[in-house]
Amino acid sequence: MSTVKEVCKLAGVSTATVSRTLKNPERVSEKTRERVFKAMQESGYRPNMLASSVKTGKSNALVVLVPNLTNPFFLKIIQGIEQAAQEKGYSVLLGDTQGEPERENEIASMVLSNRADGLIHLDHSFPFSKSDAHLADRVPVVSVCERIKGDKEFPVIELDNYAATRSLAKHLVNYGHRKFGIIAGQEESRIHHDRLAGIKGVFADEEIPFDDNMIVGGAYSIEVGQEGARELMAKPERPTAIFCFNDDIAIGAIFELKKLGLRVPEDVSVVGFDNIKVTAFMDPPLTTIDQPAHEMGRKAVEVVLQIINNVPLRRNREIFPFNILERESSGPVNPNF
Amino acid sequence: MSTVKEVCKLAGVSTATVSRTLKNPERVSEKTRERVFKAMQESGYRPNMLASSVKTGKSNALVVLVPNLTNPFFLKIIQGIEQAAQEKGYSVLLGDTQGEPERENEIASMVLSNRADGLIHLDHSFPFSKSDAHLADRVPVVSVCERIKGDKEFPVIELDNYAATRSLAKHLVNYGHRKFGIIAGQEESRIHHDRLAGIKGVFADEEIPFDDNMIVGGAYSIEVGQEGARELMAKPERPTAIFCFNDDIAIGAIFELKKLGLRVPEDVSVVGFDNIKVTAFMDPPLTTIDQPAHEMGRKAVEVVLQIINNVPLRRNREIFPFNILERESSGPVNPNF
DNA sequence: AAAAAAACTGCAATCGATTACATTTCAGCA
DNA sequence: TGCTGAAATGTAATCGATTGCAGTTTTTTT
Repeated sequence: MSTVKEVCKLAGVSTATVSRTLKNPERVSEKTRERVFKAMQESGYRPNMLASSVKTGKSNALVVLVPNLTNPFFLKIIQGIEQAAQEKGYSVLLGDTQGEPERENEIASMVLSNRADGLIHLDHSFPFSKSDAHLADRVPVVSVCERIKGDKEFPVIELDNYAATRSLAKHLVNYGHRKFGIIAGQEESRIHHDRLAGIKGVFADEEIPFDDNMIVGGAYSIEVGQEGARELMAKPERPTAIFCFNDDIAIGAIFELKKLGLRVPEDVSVVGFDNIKVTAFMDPPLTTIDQPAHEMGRKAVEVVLQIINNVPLRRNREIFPFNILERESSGPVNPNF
Repeated sequence: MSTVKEVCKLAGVSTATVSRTLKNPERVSEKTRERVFKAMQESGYRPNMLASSVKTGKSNALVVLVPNLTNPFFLKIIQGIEQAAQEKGYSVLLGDTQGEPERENEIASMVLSNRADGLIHLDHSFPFSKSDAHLADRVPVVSVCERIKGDKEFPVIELDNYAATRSLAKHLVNYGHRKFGIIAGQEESRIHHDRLAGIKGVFADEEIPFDDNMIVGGAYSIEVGQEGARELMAKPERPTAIFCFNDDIAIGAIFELKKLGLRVPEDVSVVGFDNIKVTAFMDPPLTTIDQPAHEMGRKAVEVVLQIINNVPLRRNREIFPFNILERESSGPVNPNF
C-alpha cells in the first residue's frame, strides 16, 4: 500500500497538502487538488484510517454487544444499527457474548483501547469488568431493549413493555380467558419485570387472581418454550392461554402443544413477543407484539453518536411504540377444555 | 485515557520497557515488570490498539460481508466466525451489503484502508470496485458458501452442493415422486448451478425428464417461496414434490400450499436447504440439508488468517460434509393427486 | 579478580497520518 | 509599481505506540 509520501512525490506537494485535499478540499487550490487526486489514483493510495485515528482520537467505529446472535430479533436491531452507522461513516464491530461475562468484558474493553468510540449493548448486564468499571463513565454507552443494571444510568432505547403486555392480556381476556400460563425468559431483567407488571395490571383490573406457580421458563429459546408448555400443561389447573415472553419461546410452545394433541388456538391460545419474521408464516400465525426493531437500532446509533459528540440528550429513555398483531394463534376460550 | 507516558512516570521507566512489559514480558525483569503493572493499574492504562496497529501494520480485525443479515443461516456462519476470531484475538467488522454493490465496495475498501487485515465474503459477487480491483490481489479474501466470480480464484469454504441435492432428489425419487418443481434463489450463482446439476444428475439416472419450466423463484426469501408455490401449482402439470433452494423459501412455500388447501406431505412434498433452527419446529418439520455453518465460519477464519500470515494453504477449496435430515415435510407420492 | 556473556533498560527513530504555525504566492488596489 | 491582506502551501511537531541499537548492570566463566 502506498502512503502519503508517495503521493507527495508524485504530485510534488507536501504531506499537509495531500491531507488537506481529502479533509479540507476547500483549502487547496483547484489546480493542485487535481494534481493530488491524479497522484492518488496513480499510486493507488488509500489513507490509512488507523493512522488518522491515532491522531484524531476517533476510531469511527461502534461496538455492538449481543447476548445471542442467533436470535432473529436481535438481527433486526443490528441491521438497523449497521445501516445507520454506515450512513454516518461509522463501522460496526460485532461482539457475540454468548452470555459469558468474560467475553462481555473483553469486548467492552475495545472501547477502552480506542478500537471503538462507543458501545451499544443489547443486554442488561453491566458490560465492564470490575477493574474497568471506574473507566466506564467516560465511555459512550447506550442499551437497546434492556436497561443496564448498576449505579450508573445509561441511556436506553426501549419499548413500553408494560403497555405491550397489557394489550396482550386485554386481548386474551376479551376472548374470555381466565386461566393463564407464562413462559418467561431471564427473570432478573427489567424487561421481565415490566412485562409481568403489565399482565398483573390487567388481572387486577379484571379481578383475575394471579398465580406465581404459572410462571415457568428461564431463557429465551425454543427449547425453553417446549419445556415450559409441557410443564404448564401438567399443572393441576391447565391454562387456556399462554404468554410467551418472546417468539422463540412461542414457537417451542406451540410445537409442543401440538405434540401433546392440543389445538392452537381452539384448545389453548398462545401469544408471543417481538414479531420475528417467521411468526407470520407459522401454522397458526402467531399473535405477537411488533417491535420496531430496525428503528430502535437506528435510534441507538443516533443516541450514541450524540454522546460521542457531546450533544446533550433530550431524554435518557427513548420509548418506542409497539403494535399488537392479532393473528390466529389466539382465539376464544374453549368452554369444554 | 492515560497513555504509556503516564505509566512511565509512575513506574520510573522508559516507554520501551512499558511496551515490552506487555508484548515481551520475558525481556523485562520481574521486579520492574511488577512495578510497571502496578503503575498501569493505578493510572487505568489501556494500550491504544490503533496506535500499535499503525506501527505493526496489523489491525487485528476481519471484515465480514453479508448480503442479508436477516437470514438466520448466515447468522450461524457469522457466529462461527465471531467465535474463532475472538479466540485468535481478532475482532469482527460487520458489513451488511443489502445486495448493493456500492455498499459492498465501500465495506470491502476497509481492508484497503488498513481497518481490517482480511475479508470474509458470504456472497458470490466480486466485492471491490473497478478502481480498487488492481489493489485487491494483495488482500486476503476467502468466501464462504459461494464462489466469488472474476478472474482471480479466491479460496472458498463450501458444501458439496451437487451431492447434497443429489441426495435430496434420491430421497424424493425413492418416495415415488416423478413430477417436480424447483423454487430457486439467485440464478447467477455457482451454488444455483451446482444444486441444479445435482438434481439433473439424479433425473438422468432415473430417466425422469427435466423441465426448465418447473424452475421458478429468483431470491432466497419467504415471499419468493410463497409466490413460487402458487406459480408451480398453477402449472398444467402440478408437481408432487418441490425443491426449495433454502429454508426460507420452503417456509413460504409450505405456508402457501396450506393456504391453497393442499397438505404437506400428503399431497405435496417439500424439501429445503440449510437447516435453520426453526425448520425442526415447523408443522410439518422440514426435510432439509444440514450445513455445518458454524464450522464453516470457523474454517473461514482459519483460512483467512493463514493467508494473512503467509502460511501456504493446503488447498484452495475446503468442502464440508452435509447431512440430509429426513423429516416430515416429505413423504410418499399421492397417487390420487 | 578480571574478562566475557547474558540480561536489562533506555534513547531515539519510526509507523502514517493531522494540524498549528510559518512562509510563500498572488490578486486587488492606490 | 508597490503595498496589503487573503489564499495556498510548506515545515515540523504530534498522536501513542513499537523496536533496533546501544549502553548499563548483572551473572557467569576462568
